[in-house]
Amino acid sequence: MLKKKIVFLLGPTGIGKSAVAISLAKKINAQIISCDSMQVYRKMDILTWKVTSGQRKKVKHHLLGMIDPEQEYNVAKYRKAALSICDKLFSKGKIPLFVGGTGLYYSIIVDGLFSAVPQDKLIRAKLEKQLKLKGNKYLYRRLAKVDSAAAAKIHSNDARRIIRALEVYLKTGMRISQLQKNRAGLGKEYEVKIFGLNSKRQSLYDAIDQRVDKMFNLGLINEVKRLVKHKLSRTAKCAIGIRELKGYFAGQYSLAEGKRLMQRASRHYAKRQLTWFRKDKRIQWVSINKSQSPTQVALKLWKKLS
RNA sequence: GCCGAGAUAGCUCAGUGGUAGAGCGCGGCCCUGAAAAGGCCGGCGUGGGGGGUCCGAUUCCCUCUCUCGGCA
Repeated sequence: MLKKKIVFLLGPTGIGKSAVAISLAKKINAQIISCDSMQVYRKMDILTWKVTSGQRKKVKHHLLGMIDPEQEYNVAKYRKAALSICDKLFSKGKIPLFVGGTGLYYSIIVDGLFSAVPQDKLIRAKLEKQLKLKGNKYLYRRLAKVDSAAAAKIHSNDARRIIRALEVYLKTGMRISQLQKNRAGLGKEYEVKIFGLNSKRQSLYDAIDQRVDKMFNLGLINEVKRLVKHKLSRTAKCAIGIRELKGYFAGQYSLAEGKRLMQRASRHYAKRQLTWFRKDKRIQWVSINKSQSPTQVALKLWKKLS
């Protein structure tokens, strides 16, 4: 029996995944599933540098712009949606091609998510309050008492992870460090191919800076102005550019400074993405440079697939 | 040409008679329901060149070079 094939195309922001993906998808009869925590949002097209409608006509894209920016989104929602699309594609004989740079979303698809313990608003609110009142060391000590293994893994300043670990314990009585061992990934019935795109650090950074410039030329300011009129969810407002432009709108600094901050944040983000992907030895890296067209890169990947 | 100020980490600068720090940048790392988020770690740098004083100078003195401001 032929294994079902799933392909991933990963890499830092600005490396040029999208165009390569479209070209590759056409060659292998695939549809694209976005693997990006911010492109799921509507009204953030320039800001998150989504593929254009023209590009979407060439190859069908999934999980792009289907959530209102007032809504929260998270890994669990993503996983559910993505896997269901995968099934649909398989039934139509199409290959799912995951494309994106959100490392956590990628790993949650490939390696699975531990048994469902959704967030609990009440418990969270209590913990957040304690955090404010007594500080992160206090919460950390609390965690260490109930789940020393988790505490050993989490830094005492990493309030977010401390709260999550405590939340899981308070809600279920079980330790997150135990639960995390139990995850089911894609398993053996699939043939999984994972590609990563990368280039010289400096050319990546140059590309990122230029892309931010282009965003401004395309009307980023107006898009974000319209966007911030909504009450953005705490996840949506994390998109790079919102915080930076809000400071400009508020008159705290110049437009040039806002742009500079955005470029810097994007570079830092790319660096963190690379750290995440680098440790994953399943990724087959393909290094690219400006002289190669997306089609040429896609051809390279295609050869590695067969 | 004269007067004044300065020359210290990639950048902006602080400080000290006992061989140097900060912020930012940059690099490395962590990551399971906020992940474009959040967290952690990393600074030997001919202290502009040369000379002098001193047990010892980046720190004081002299001189040269350069930069900036003012006057001509």
